[in-house]
Amino acid sequence: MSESMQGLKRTNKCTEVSAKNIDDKVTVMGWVQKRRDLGGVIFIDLRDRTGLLQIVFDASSIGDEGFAKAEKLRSEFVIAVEGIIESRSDETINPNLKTGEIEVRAHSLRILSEAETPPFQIEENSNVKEDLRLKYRYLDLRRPDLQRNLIMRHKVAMITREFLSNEEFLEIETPMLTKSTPEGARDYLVPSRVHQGNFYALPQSPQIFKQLLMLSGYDRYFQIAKCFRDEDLRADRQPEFTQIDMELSFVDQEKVIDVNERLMQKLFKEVLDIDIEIPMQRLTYKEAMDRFGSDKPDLRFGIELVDLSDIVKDCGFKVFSGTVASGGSVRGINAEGLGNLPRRQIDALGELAKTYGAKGMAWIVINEDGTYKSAITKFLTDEEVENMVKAMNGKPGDLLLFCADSNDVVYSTLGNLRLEIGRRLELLDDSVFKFAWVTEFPLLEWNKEHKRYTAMHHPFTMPMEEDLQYLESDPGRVRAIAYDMVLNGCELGGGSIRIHQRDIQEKMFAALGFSKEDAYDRFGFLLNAFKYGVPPHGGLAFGLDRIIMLMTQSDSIRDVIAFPKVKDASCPMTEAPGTVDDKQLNELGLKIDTIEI
RNA sequence: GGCCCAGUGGUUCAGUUGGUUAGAACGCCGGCCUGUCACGCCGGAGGUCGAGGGUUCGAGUCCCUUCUGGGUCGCCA
Repeated sequence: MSESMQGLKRTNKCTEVSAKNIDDKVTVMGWVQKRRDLGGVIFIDLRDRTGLLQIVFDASSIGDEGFAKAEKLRSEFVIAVEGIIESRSDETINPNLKTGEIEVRAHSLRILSEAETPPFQIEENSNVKEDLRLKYRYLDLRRPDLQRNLIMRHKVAMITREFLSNEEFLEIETPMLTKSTPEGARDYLVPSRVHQGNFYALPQSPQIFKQLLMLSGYDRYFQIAKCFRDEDLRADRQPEFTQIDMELSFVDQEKVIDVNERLMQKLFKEVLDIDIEIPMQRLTYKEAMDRFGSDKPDLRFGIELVDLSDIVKDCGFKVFSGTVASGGSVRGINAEGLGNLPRRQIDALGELAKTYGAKGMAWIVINEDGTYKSAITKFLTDEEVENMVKAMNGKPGDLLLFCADSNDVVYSTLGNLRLEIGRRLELLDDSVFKFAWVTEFPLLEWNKEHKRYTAMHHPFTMPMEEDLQYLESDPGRVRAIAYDMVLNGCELGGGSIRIHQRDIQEKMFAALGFSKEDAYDRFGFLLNAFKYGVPPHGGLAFGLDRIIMLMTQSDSIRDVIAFPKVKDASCPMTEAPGTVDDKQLNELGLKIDTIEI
């Protein structure tokens, strides 16, 4: 039995009434959160997106027929109630409820929609398994924590628009159906019906279009843009995600950093009432790697890496000296106070190290009496051990961990061990926000698979002027005018100053191993456009989902996206992706041929 | 693609060394109850222990395969 709401007008949302409204006649509508049927009187907690409001049903005010209807109410029924706001007597005030001092005495009730018992209870801090939550996402989204997350997301988007608009940015949309650019992540492809055998690609980012907008003279552009990457998912990675994307003309790195520091400061102040100090801390890429083993360092705690290569380069322990001799390094971190960690736990850290490519993990426990427990000290002189301990500021009760390998393995191993130690020591407080910029990224990185250099950021990133001389002779040495904003070990966003000179762009393509024909084939429209007057320009893009994830202290990006995908990029609710019928395939000129991979 | 973790009424979990009829809480259904707000009291329904195979006199428990979900490495300009 569902009734119409004809003749009724919602006068108030559930928590938009207070003691000021006592004796007001109101009409409220929402979902039944909870029913407490005491026999002669029935209490209902009515829920809408603002919160809860208690409704009282009593035959003396609603009549026998209305009361009988109220007895039928169950969880998640959608109802409309006309009634009078009354104050509660002192002993019946509920201090846990925003509206706990008042209630609505119902004079009429309409059941607008009945509901089956939901597969899980709609409540805050639910620990229902995520696959079930995602199958019934529309019910999951009724939970107050998810509603808060999405409301915060809305606020962030609105403040961003307001701020950037005040800074004279223009919001301009760029195409979703665009051209595949094989550099970088895999594209999502969309077949063309009109041009059989041809495909659009969904954008990985609006990169090229925003650069063209600069060339067209729009000066400052932004967009809250959907982006798509057909790569495997993670807790902070979805195949479709949202960027706050921007580009500015006639600016240098300092200007881009300044605008974005102020944007972030405003967002955290207005949304969370947290003061962010600016200018933010800055680290060069090299410093970040040397100190934290990561280009997105978590600065909420210390435990920095220490380079021990000089101390051990001539030692008798071949694993150490040999690594240094072959161009690698030996570094360590001090897990302060973890000297009492059981051997099994230390071995587990060693296993963790192996997942990052390390061949092993050496360690020294400094006992409370100052002696050492270790499997490697017997290969080292007392002086070498003392020097290592001293360099790492080792104290009784500490656990020193070492990794010897090529620099990239050492960085990623110790960087991740450092995070694990931070977790174990409970140093990762999600209510603390430590921002930093990481600058001077390498322009290029060696791709083992393709046996050539690839752009670390993208092929339009400007090299640092003092490194331009190495672009041909020693490309790996060239640093880029590129910058990432990092928050608590998470890359919030990144950008760069772009190349606007043709000669430098051509050298860049040469360093990437593209012939002129290759370059024109892939980016011809951009290169052609650049013949017609390009302003110096640069920009940045934030991952909006990640910003919200950190602001809401969520563990997963899925908790800040209304309808996210699961690990295999499918949607448990819609069951996308799905097959299509032959007629659709025929129109597109496509035939399915399943290939064993 | 590799590795790790989880899967037991609707939900969250317990289930000992392999041993009788698989338990609890919440939820659900029915009854009673006029001030509850974790309402209370009484009664009840609800399980192919993710699926398949194996070992065994006997499997929720051990083994193999597989499915689902999560984390992670590779990957993500």
